[in-house]
Amino acid sequence: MAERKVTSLDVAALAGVSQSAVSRVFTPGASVSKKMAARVRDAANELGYRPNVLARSLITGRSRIIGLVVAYLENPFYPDALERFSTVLQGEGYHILVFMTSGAGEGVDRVIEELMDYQVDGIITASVGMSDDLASRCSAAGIPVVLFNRGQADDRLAQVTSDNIRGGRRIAEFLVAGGHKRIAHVAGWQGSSTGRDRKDGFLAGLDAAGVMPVSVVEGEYSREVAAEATRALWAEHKPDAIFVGNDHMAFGVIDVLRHELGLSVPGDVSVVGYDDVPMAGWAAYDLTTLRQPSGQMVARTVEMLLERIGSPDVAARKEMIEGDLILRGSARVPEGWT
Amino acid sequence: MAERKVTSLDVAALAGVSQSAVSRVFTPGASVSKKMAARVRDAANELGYRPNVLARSLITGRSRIIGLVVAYLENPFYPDALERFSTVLQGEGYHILVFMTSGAGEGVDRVIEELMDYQVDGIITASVGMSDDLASRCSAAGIPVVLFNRGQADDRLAQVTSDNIRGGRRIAEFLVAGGHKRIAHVAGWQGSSTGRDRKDGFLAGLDAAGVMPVSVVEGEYSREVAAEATRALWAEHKPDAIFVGNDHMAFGVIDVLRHELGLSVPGDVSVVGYDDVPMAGWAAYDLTTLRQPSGQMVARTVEMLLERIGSPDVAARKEMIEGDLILRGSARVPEGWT
DNA sequence: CTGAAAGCGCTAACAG
DNA sequence: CTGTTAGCGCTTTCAG
Repeated sequence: MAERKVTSLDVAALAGVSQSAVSRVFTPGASVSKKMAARVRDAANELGYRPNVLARSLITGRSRIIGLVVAYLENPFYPDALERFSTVLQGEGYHILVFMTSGAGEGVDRVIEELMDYQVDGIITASVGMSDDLASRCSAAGIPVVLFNRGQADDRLAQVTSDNIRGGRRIAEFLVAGGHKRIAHVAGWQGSSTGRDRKDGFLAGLDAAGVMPVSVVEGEYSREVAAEATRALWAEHKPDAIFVGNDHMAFGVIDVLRHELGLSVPGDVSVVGYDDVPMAGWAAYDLTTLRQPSGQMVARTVEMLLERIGSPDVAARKEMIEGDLILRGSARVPEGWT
Repeated sequence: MAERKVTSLDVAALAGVSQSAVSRVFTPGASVSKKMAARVRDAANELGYRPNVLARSLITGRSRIIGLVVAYLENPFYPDALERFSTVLQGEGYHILVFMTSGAGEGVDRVIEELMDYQVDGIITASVGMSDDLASRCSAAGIPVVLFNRGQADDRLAQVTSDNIRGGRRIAEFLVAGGHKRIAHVAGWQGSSTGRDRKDGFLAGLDAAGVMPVSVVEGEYSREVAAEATRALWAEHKPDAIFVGNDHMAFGVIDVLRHELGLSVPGDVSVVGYDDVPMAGWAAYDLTTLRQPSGQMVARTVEMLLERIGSPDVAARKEMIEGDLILRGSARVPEGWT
């Protein structure tokens, strides 16, 4: 067991060629004769040789490692994205190194240092708490960063989101058209662009229809906080419709409404979420929600990242993916709504 | 932007010391004077220097990377574990490189090669599909492997599981004590030890009580398969209790029972799951289930792995963590059950 | 197209 | 305790 590591030198010896010849055979786009390639490959297979990615990266300057910075995986939107990211990137010859951050201030410094330590080729940030700080600093250090599902004012940062403002507005229109009179919003974390944009779009949509929300509260993207907010909301305002800043919170809101307050959803109150995580389609919730097409978002994120890794000085882009409102059973559907 | 990479040599120059002195300052457990350390640290901070982990690993032979092989993250038990693994390992100075595998045969070879390529120090496999094959081969190649939530006959492989046989038996006792007469089982994937053990324990428990199950079907750890199985199960056998091989499937089973078949859970049929994922505590399901203490399981897995990385020839161990039956509202509770 | 030689950035003996 | 000297395994000029 624990056999000594087999190096390109061993292969070279067995094949009776130079070590650099072996290297060439395993370097895409190097010039080697067919005969040489075959001979080396045979020897390599016989010894079970594989190039050492780490040694390679020392000289090429590329590690083929992408750092994924993520704060929490409780919201199923993120594991889903992680799975997609990993699969897509593996297809491109990259792998994901995971960096968990509590999202707190001090953690950011540590994460940045660790990202640098591993010489990651690029970074994807995919969580709420990750402040713009991290992104800007890594970017400044010359490592391409793409913000996934998170925006920011700084134009030098690449980002992929859905059109949260438009999404929020659309939900407002939907709820108003449904004849709801006492509309409330349990907002996502206001420290994040998604939380703010969805709220702003929603309020703008209500405003355009001449409707005032009965209440707007913070859910902070936390199930517990949203649940607590819902209790207070009901006690004070008895809303007949609630737009919740993401599905993850919406499940908590519905649970409180139905099981603590004994209300009917959508009979007594309509609930609309945001994301369309798989669970939203489950019969227990059957949640009407605005879909964020995670497959497309992931694909674009990876494209942008690889593009920037390839040519570091390409301009950063902000990309928005459109998502549809998915009609299910948690909210009354307006007559003739399309 | 994209400032030239700062190396230990730069730091040495600025501090007016040798390059190896710089190295020592950043090597835990090397002998340096306080003065030297301070001087070097200052210079390093000024330049923003951090040691290149990849270069280091080339010589130390340790990458401080742990490969996590995982097939799917749909079952929330796994994102939860991933988050814990990442956090715990970061605390130990390691990071997780993710390897997604479709679980299919051919994928295994590719994953193994990639694991080797990155010189991972150790491997954790945390999913259903991962065959023993992968584990044995990596183990044979001298890379420590620990199977998480998965067992295997081969004694040379380290593994951490809950006591699935005992868990299955306990659920049988619980259901029998509850007075259920028509007991069924929607089993986990029978290609996995957990799926088999839970089933075997369950059947043994029923048998000990002189009870025959009305039906035992495969759910393959898939929500859809379990849902379909439930429809057939009800049509044919009208069970009054179902033990489902994990929570993830149990949610699907409950949804079918309640929303398609119009049945009451637990009024018409009691449902018990396995895992106690966070969602099991949500009011919509309120699932009685056997808890797998993921925190403890993760902690033990990491301990075992690091121990084996430290001393490769320490004997592999199989570890079982005990979990409790968590009583909630999805199954009738026997009189005086403790 | 192939081999020889020079490092990538770092750690680990080895002298002093 | 510190500096000097070899490499870790690989890619990449540079000659041939």
